[in-house]
Amino acid sequence: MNDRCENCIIRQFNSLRAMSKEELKKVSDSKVMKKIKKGESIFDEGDKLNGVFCVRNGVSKLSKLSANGKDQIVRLASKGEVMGQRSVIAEEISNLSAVAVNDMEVCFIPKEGIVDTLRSNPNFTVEVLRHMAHDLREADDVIVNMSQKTVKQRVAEAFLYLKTNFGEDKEGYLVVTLSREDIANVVGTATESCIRIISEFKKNNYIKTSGKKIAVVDEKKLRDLVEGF
Amino acid sequence: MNDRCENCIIRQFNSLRAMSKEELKKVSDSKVMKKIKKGESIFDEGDKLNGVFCVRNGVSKLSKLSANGKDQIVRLASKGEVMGQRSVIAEEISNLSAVAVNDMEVCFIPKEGIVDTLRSNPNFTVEVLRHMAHDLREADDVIVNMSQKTVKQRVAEAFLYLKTNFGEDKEGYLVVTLSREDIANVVGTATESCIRIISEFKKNNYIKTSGKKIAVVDEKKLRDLVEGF
DNA sequence: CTTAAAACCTGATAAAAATCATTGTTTTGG
DNA sequence: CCAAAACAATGATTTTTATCAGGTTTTAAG
Repeated sequence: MNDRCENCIIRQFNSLRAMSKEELKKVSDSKVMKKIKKGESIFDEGDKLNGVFCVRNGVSKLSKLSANGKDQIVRLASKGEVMGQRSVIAEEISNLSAVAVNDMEVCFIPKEGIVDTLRSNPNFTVEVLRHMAHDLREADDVIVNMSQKTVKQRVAEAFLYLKTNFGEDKEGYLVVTLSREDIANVVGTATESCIRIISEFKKNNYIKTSGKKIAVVDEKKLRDLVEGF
Repeated sequence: MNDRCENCIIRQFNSLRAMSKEELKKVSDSKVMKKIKKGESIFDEGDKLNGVFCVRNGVSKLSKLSANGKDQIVRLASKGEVMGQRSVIAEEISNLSAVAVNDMEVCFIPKEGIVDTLRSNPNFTVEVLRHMAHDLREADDVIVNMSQKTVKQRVAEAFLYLKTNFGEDKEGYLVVTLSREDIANVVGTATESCIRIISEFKKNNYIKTSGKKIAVVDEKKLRDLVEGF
């Protein structure tokens, strides 16, 4: 089962042509596969990371603990995404912790393979740089959303985000099933407030639920809400 | 007056040794100096940037307009800082607009000089990448602050930020003088709420004011407040 | 299957923040 | 220097959000 896990790196760093065959092989050979159970942590805030983790299966939440004891989920990572690259590149301890939302398979890629390629292959580095510039732009957008949008708008946005980025099953339910608490932690609000808004959305037929599963029913209405009517 | 403006690039990209003499000369030769009056814009959201701007004098606010018509200030750039590098590197239109907070001098550096060096000099690129990884980490922190801290805590933090990053004059007043509205837009709150908190801080002797100027009087109290008592 | 724990939901209330309205105070340009 | 404009301040009110307290449902382990 030692199949194409280097794909994660390639996709994440958006540079299929930028890594040479030998570099790819080296990365591929040095990787280690790990199984992580739902709720288990992959790494914690403050850890020194000796490599990056690439998601093969399942979803992980990347979060940061705030002073008041609440977790803020900064990003969700699913198949093909890489976690920990910022810490490795900046040579800083991790500012985030990664916890499995459901059962996962990840592969660990020691930093040497990556750092060497960064040092020797400018094309690869430029691609990584470009990817990171893009991430930084998205972070700006999140900052604006957090400070200028209401909780209701942010919850609506979260559902749209989950739909576009992780998709829905045959019945239209979101593939990624988060607890109400996790949704609240993505949005940056109290769990009760989040639940109340979900109830309201259900009443308005913007969404429907089945157990923990949530389906977007009226995407347009949600989108209008986000834009502010 | 064609003095060491390449310093901006060097400092920002944190790579004095990473650019060769010839590369530095090329960048230095191609730059153009501009004077910007207080309130004037340097570039706008949606602009295609053909280079980066490096601040020689004065301060610029980098902000993004939200759907409700309010500006969110994402970053302040002062002497030695570079603006627009993300857009240039990611080859995306600008997601931010840059407006002068006071009279400024900036120099414009066409993107060719930078892009060429990125392509040919891996050390330079790695340094830029490292800088950007660091910025991204800071963006994560801002996201957590925005969603988990109260407006009061964020205002306190803003003053501490202005003090540490831009310094104070002989009388202890912050060097960067922002309007109340600008402070509100940094913090992501309504101007009136911001003014109320400033009044409260004054009453408590955490800060003092003289016209628009603000001085931090009790740094410890402000810091305690940010940490949540 | 049963039962405890965890997750979900709702109401009541309090706290935080936004909005609207008005007035006083600087700045600034003619 | 003066008037207009921009900015700062404060009160009153409403809206939004958090918190507390109590339920119900779901999940998972034995």
